[in-house]
Amino acid sequence: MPELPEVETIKKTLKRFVINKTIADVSVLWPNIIKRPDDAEQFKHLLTGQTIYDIKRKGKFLLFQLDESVLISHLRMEGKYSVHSSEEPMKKHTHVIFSFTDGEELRYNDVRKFGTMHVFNKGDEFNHKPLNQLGPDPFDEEFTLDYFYKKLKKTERVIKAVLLDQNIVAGLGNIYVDETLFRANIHPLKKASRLTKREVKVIQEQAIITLSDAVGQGGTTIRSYVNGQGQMGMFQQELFVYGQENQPCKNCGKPIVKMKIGGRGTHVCISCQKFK
DNA sequence: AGTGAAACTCGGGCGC
DNA sequence: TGCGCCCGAGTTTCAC
Repeated sequence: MPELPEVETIKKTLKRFVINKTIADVSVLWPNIIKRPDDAEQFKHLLTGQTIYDIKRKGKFLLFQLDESVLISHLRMEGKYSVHSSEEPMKKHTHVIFSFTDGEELRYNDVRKFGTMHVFNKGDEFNHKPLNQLGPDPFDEEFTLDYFYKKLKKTERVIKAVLLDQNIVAGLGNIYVDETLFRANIHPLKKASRLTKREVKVIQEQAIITLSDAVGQGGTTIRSYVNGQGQMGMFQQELFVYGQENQPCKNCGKPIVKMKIGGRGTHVCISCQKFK
């Protein structure tokens, strides 16, 4: 389940392999992945001949910077990229193949087929979905305490739901929201508008620290998730609550409880994380 | 307009 | 072994 740290790790890994490669051909084996342009054939024609000169990240999105276009890719739960020689046999669940002029291939593999790809003319990508409504990255300068506090003040939602909202802050998913709230000693069901400025500051700081730590560890490996080189992240060793149901809290020893909040599995130490 | 719930994209994994 | 149901990220749609 790639969230910001995993996507950042994939970006770094991929950059080593695909920068300055020119797309000679594109095969779309599962057209529903392609959301823009409408038609997979157009997608192929649009990208063929262009060179990838950079890869950026915004929230959980990868942005492949091409000569004339930007390819925006979201991995959702299980999307993966890998680079192969064209000789190598295709793995199961490979849905999109970018063949380069040098005989290498960038392959997109996705068991659940939930991932998405959009192509825009360069510069136009922030005027349309899926990027136009996206909030700042936690690492962005715009993610100030004032901005965050104002956003939290004017919503009636619980803090867990707000942190998952990519329009407020982009990049946190289920794992890092649970970890951030544990580290901040805040209960996920607490109403966002009832948090003090001091509590909001702690959440903001812990979100940034948690994500930076995870980036440093190459992300979290849950089930079969691996980065673009087939390597696993190591951050799962530092998880306090996510996936720790019934395990003793590393702070107080009481068992971690799993509950459902906003339809999402939520891990919490009900002793350490307070409503009040 | 804001919110929460449900639908939607799917196949693996589970229970029976 | 096999069938059917549940799960899940995040966006979209719908109802209130």
